Amino acid sequence: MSPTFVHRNLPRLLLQARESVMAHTRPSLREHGLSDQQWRVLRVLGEHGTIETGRVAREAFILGPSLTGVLARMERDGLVRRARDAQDQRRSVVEATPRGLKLVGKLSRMIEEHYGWMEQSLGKRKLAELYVLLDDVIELERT
Amino acid sequence: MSPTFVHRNLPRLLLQARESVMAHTRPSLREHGLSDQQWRVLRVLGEHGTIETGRVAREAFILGPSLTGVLARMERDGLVRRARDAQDQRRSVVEATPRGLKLVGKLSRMIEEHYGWMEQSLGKRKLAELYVLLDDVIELERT
DNA sequence: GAGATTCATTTAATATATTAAATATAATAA
DNA sequence: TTATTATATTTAATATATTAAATGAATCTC
Repeated sequence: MSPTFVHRNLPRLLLQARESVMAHTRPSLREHGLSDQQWRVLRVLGEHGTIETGRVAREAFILGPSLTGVLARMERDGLVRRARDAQDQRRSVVEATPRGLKLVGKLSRMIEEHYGWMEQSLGKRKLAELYVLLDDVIELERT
Repeated sequence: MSPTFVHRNLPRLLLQARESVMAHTRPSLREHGLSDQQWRVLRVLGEHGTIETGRVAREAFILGPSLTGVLARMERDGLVRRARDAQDQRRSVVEATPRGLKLVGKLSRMIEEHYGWMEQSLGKRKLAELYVLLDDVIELERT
């Protein structure tokens, strides 16, 4: 007979774990005037160069209406440039400005160091296991 | 020689996993007119009865200034009642109304079923492992 | 090729998050 | 006791989340 399984409020645990991880990197983002969302967007732009905003939304996990405002403020702050897609006028594309790219580089190195620290303090094995389990949970949605 | 370790954007994975889990329960919350935050608050009140708002903030993982608004709207909607703490006039206490408590009961049962479903589709072992790993990650913050 | 339909993004309205500053009360020190 | 300091909550200002509706452009159908 299996023992009673204790549920732990999984959404809250996931939220707490996320906060715990970001607690180490967030101060650096703020020092450079970036919100969490702005950093996610910038990181996507650093990986892809010029890219459709729809794709940015999916990869940065930001809903369309939120992204509209985020990009507007980033453009205001000289981090990105927007333009209509020439082929499909419904779409719009974004790219990071030189200043934005410089920030991506600097902060990416900082984040890498943070992963190194996590590997050490948590252990590579546990980190790898966590990745797998999270993938499994994410897969559940498609069930 | 260990192979190069591939980092996976842990904060994003945790966010995605959370969304994946909540995707199943959120519709029910919305049907009853509850936001995610309101549900977290209600759940805490269901567990503790009358309780200080500061403690609600900690347990529901909501910052003070946000909680002020959340509780105001919940009071407006007849889900909770607020009052000043008699001993310490700085503090304030909250409790769920009968209507709020009824909602907690109904939705708690729904959530329990959801955990049952997760145990089945993901497996009890994996779920238990995930809890442990998340606890470890959360512990990192205190390092 | 005009009209219906689909698709990408934005606007609008309300709720929540975030950070700093203000307020009010309690506890403490001089 | 009075001034100081600490604590709990709220207000304020700005950013983001959420849902529905609107806009504008492409595609499809007849």
